[in-house]
Amino acid sequence: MSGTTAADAVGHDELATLRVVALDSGLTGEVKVSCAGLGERLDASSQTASRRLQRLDDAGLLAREVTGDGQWVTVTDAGEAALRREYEQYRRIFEEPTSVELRGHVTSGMGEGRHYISLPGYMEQFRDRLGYEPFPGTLNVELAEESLRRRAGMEAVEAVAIDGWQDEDRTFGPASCYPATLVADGGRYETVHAIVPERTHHDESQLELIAPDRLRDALELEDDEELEVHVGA
Amino acid sequence: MSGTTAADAVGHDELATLRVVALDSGLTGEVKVSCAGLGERLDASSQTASRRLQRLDDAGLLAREVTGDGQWVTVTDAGEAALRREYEQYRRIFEEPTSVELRGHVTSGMGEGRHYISLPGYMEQFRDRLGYEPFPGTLNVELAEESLRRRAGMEAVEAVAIDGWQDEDRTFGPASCYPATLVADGGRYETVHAIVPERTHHDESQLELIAPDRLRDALELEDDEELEVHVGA
DNA sequence: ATTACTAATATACGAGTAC
DNA sequence: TGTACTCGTATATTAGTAA
Repeated sequence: MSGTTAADAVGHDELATLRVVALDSGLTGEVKVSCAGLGERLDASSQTASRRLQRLDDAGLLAREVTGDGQWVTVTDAGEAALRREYEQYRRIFEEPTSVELRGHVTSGMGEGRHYISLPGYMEQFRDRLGYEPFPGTLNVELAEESLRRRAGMEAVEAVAIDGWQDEDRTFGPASCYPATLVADGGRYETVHAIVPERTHHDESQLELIAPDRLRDALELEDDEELEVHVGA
Repeated sequence: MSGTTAADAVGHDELATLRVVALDSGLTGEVKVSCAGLGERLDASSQTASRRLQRLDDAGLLAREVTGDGQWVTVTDAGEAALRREYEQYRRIFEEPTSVELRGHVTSGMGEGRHYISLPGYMEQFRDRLGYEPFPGTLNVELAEESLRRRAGMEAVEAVAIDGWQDEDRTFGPASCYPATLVADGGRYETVHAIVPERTHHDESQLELIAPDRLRDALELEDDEELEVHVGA
């Protein structure tokens, strides 16, 4: 699996507690809870509810303000990311598997995307919407000829939208992140996204991949190595 | 909360185990797993993986065939239902507040729901949770065929829960009330709720509507008149 | 009313082992 | 290899209590 973020520090019981909070407060709002009430919904004692909230707090998945007669809690960005990771798993189970199988080979160009990926305006969205913080660089895949046509099928795959933004100097365009699985000789890597800039005229023959780890290392990839990219799977 | 099905008998750790199995086998297929491999994916020992599979099996959420060199497992219908319950919660957290547009026509059957609606155990809850005291009868809508499939999308709509209760003679089950708008030739009626019994096997092709007024009068409805029901709007 | 501590008890875990 | 026992130990839970 990989991915040792703060979310792994809490167990499934804590995550279920966070989910109940999110159901009540939404992802951005705050809600007043009492340990007794929360415990009842969780089928546990108020002490257990209290402890779970503390652990969620310690792990940074939840922010609390304890008052005399209860506490206001909000789900943090890290908490939202943790929940989204779970959500994406369930989606993979229940959603129609509209997947597009593409073939190609590793090509150079680890450099160009790197700069953009690591910009905070993008990185924040990756963390919140993809559920992980990508390695600051892209793996570029040069698509085989027969895959160029199939590439159009990617539009049927549900993508995660990344919004455009701007700083003082310039604007940065929006993009779409298509969930994908990368298959190489060295093994499979499940949590990959193909990132496609929305507006700019990019090279249709290349696919840029991001992932929690440096894919070249994780799969021991060599230059020009043949790959399969299962977009939407 | 209640809902004491077999699924509640297992903890969140077991459900997470079931999820991993579903990710590999799909909802219908079977997959060969080893406790050692499963334990690694779950960040636990093989003994723990073994115990979790046993408990899932005991709870009827998973079917196993243990062979000499591993075991084939499949997610049962009850297991799928348990996972779907989780999934629906995540959808409510992450999905946009959806509305489902259903079409159908007025049908008779004003009678059956009438008795239940007017029972004080329900009527009190309607007053408190829906904000009005419904006319003591339901408008039954026979759904058009294309709307039958869309009906499943209603589960993503946030409903008002009506608790079950009992008197000396019998028990009355819980139900869900989905906020809806009714559109007919005679006009629109905004404050409608589609009431769906929770447990009992009810007719999926019919939708029972309650509202502060008698809908037949308020919208001057005729038998078999075509209607639109916007659930969640 | 709350939250959260302490301490007794129940449960879960994993090493070792049998088959 | 595999599953699934037993059993000593670690962790989680909850009643009681303090603030």
